Amino acid sequence: MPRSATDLKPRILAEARRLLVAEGYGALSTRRIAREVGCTAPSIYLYFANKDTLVHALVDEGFQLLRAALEAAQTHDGSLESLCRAYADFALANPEYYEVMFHLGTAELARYPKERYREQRAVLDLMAQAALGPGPEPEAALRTATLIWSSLHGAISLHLAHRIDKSVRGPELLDDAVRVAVQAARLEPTLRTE
Amino acid sequence: MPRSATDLKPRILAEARRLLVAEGYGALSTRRIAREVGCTAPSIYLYFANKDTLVHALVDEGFQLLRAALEAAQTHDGSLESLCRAYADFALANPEYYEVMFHLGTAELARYPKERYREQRAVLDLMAQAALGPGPEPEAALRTATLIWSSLHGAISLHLAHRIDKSVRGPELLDDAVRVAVQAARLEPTLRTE
DNA sequence: CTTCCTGACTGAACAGCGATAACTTATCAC
DNA sequence: GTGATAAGTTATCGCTGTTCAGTCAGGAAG
Repeated sequence: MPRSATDLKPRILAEARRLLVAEGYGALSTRRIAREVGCTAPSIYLYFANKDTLVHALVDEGFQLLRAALEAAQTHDGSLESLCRAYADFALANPEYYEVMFHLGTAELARYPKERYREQRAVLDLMAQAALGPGPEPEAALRTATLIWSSLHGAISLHLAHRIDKSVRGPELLDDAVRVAVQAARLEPTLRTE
Repeated sequence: MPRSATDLKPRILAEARRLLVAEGYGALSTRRIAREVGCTAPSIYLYFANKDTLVHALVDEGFQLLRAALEAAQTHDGSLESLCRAYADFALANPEYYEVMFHLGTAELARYPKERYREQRAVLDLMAQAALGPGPEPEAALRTATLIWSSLHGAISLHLAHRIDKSVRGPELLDDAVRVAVQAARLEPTLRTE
């Protein structure tokens, strides 16, 4: 094999993505990726410091996808409700990405560097803008956006983990959660002063 | 050692609980438990079919604790708000239990038998009763309770995973989430018909 | 008192995991 | 040609959950 003609790094990343989407986070092992790509496990460490940084690359991809989905919803119909729907749709359409972004054990999640939460922040900014319009006090906007986000995340989280009673229809719960999130944004000023 | 004087099963469970609370889910390995208890790893399999069933015993303990906390709040002050607060307080006071109950990867969570979600249901019933009073249509009650629960869970979840921007004070977010949950219960009938 | 059985427990092992160190090999610059 | 460099390998470490064959103590039966 010539020096770098194999272009291993993108192939490793692509295979990791494929495995994550096709078989879930549990199937993501360095040895499995290597076998599938056609190299050996240590070769992965030539391009990624450890497994975490490889997973974090996938997390970043997830945030990019989420952001693109929200931006599309924003330009198409800037309402907060459609933004919330886009968020929920992303999670349901890409549950493996959503898992790796939010559903790993707290210890594993904590290893994702805080510095990189700007992607996440950008997502929140879109929420805040849709909820409150452009240019309110940024702190209040962030607080409102976080509240909306947490409301959505709760319903999505329980739904993806199959923790919703089957007599409660999942999609309807998500619809309700979106409505609650929208209401939360309207109520938020009164919540504070009450 | 005499036959069963060691009473290994409760000691294994106690050590698993201790390890979970003291060092988190990541420290829960069969070998570690065995070493700490003073037996060998295979001995664990004499009393638990596999690691899952051992973890599930801890999950059950968590649900029991949560239920006790909610029942205490119910008898003390039956308001929905105080119930929500009790839920949030439980999660913050027992983050390791909460993690094992809700924050493992979806694959691991899915292994918890659905049949056992009755503990979870009992918790929801308490929520529903506080929100709507005794004896409404059970389906609507469950739906409302689930909505409240998901709203709380979202905020708690993000808070425990350190995914809340530090400019948003965690306790305040939880306060807001409780208020949103309470509002959600009031709005729920209008949400449906709107 | 001896034999046998049963049940608790262990030691060794298997396959897989993330990760590292030392080695080989292929390519390039000089 | 020769040496440097970077890519990739083999071998290994310590860890994981789990299994299996074997050991050993205690009670029952003869």
